[in-house]
Amino acid sequence: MGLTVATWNVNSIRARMEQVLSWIDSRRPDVLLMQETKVVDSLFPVEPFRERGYDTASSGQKTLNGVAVASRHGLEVIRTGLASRFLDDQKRVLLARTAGITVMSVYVPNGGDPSLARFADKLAFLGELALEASEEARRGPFLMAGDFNVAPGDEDVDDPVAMDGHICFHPEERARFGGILDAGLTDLFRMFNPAGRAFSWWDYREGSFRRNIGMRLDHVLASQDLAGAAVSCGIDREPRGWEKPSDHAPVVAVFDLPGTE
DNA sequence: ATGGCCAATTTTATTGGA
Repeated sequence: MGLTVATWNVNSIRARMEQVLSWIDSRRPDVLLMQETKVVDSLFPVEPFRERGYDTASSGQKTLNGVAVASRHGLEVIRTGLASRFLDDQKRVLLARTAGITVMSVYVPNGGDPSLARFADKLAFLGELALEASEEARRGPFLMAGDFNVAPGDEDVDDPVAMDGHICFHPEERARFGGILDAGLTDLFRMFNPAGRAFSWWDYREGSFRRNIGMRLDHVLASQDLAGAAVSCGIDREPRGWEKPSDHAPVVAVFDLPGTE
């Protein structure tokens, strides 16, 4: 028995279909949360998932953003977007019920340079996620996962001194990310890997993956009841080394809960 | 010090990503 839940910023589901299907076929996750699908719902590639036994739900848009969930255990969409409707024209949140738990696929705004107005939106968005976390965690087993565009700790970047104040490692956004944890969620990767440098994203440029210079931006956060049932959480670096990869790697968590494998 | 790659589109440049 075990329920495997993964999150992966695929950087365009249509450009990444071959890699995503290959990964699904070898890992057989029960639930996969995706970000940056970059496609409207009507063009989401439902059929290849269905052939493999997955139901899918998409909240997408053209060119940018877009989140989705695939599950082998039934799927009911609860809501798209934040409860507050903040940044509602950007498709960044999908809340769904599957496999006996509530899951939220999230894609936090990058924010651009911390001097830009978009950065303030990023901070506000992270604040909204903390509210969502406390609300949902009260209701039952809840998992918030996706691309938070925040490297929370010093070991989540290559050089914390050089990166200080840069986008994704600015003190204010790290504090806001801490607010989500304070709301009652646990960073499952760090629960199982409390120390050591680890990344989930590597820039396409500069040979970053080969040199292992990146950031840990993709997170699986679980409510306390769910964290108590977790048996592992890791980053699967392999698909980042494939041909035409996403710049992000999947993060995979396994729970001692009824699943299929 | 800068940019270096990639995807999508309003494509032969631009925007956003992080």
